[in-house]
Amino acid sequence: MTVPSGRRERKKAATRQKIADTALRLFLERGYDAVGIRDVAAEADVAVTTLFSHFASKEALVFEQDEDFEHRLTQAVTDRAPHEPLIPALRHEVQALVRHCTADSATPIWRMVEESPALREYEESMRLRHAESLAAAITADPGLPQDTTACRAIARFVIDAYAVAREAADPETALDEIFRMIEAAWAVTRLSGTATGTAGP
Amino acid sequence: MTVPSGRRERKKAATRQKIADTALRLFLERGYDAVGIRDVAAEADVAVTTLFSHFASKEALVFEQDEDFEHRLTQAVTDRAPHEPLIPALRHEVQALVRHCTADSATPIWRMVEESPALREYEESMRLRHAESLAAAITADPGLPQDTTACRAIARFVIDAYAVAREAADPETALDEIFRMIEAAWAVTRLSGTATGTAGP
DNA sequence: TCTTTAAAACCTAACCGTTAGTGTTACGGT
DNA sequence: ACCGTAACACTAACGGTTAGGTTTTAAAGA
Repeated sequence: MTVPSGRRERKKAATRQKIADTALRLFLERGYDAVGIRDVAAEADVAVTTLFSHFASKEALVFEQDEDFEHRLTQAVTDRAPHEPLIPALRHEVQALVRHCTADSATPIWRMVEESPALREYEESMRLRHAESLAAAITADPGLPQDTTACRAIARFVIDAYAVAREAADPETALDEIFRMIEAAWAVTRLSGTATGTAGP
Repeated sequence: MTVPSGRRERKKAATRQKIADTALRLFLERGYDAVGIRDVAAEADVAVTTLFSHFASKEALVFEQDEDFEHRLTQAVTDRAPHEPLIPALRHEVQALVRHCTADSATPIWRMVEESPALREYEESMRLRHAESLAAAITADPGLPQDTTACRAIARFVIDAYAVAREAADPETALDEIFRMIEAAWAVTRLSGTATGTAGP
């Protein structure tokens, strides 16, 4: 049982952070492919098995904040005020994420990602997970009459918006445009399923 | 010059096909993870290096027709009659692909894919490639006034349609619904240059 | 026909991410 | 003070993938 409150947790977190920091530093210094897992472990002064008990794969070392993204997205759905419309809430959150990723401090990392097929692939599978979590959150919202298919589609569209905008020359404008498209796509799902007038806006 | 007319091409294709057939058979018999590359090579009676000169990875053995899909999608854009609208042409092609993948003969393969994280990840990165090819084809169409961002977004939406519909309980109906959403999303991109207000209901 | 060229296939041996198996340490609860 | 267990360590291996260099074989020119 026991809330493991204390030193153990702190030490574990410190170890994890040290591994992540060391890895990122080495990757940026020498290139992702030129640095082996054994190098990272040695430099962070931990065993290889310890490294893998904190991170599921070499690529996961780069996308350390993965789960934050996921939580923020689903919370944008679940934590919004009653009757607050879905799409603008998502737009707001995605905009924050895009801003975070296009900040100057992040550009070396994204350049590294673009240059490594393994990292690009990993990022894509990450986004699939995010889309699925988001779809689950949207589907679970009792205030939305849409069916599962529409929710799953919209969830993917939102993740696409993030991906496309992040790579666009002008991310803010691109995001605006794509969310206009998403808004239109979402609107038509209201009309099709039920002839029942769920009263207008 | 070289029109390497004949035998060499045929033999190469035969070798490739033999490897692919053997691999698929072994995977279905014993399970994807339980079969090693060395097993496939031995059973197909080729060297491991030969196998990798035909297929870039173990996962590629399963998605042998990858490139056909890609060509058919881009051709659906480039080969359509003048003034034929884009979205219905894409809908038609995606519907054919979905039918192909949900055929009874294909179900064991997709079950295998669903059970293997490596295969799911590979499929996702495949779809990213398809979306990028499709985006390039759409952007290059001189008859379409839309900007690059809208084209890239729509390309991803179309690939999403395929992915979501394939997994839906009723793929045909799901595809109809998602393409209604895509049609709406595409329609609003035409308006943005001139007017900012959204049309009434 | 004979020779030349180069693609295709071969073999060996390794590289590197990842995991299993098996201790060892030290924190936290009792 | 003592026990259970979470965190970490070490070795050795497994499996996909690649580098190196050699042999076969189809295709084209002499």
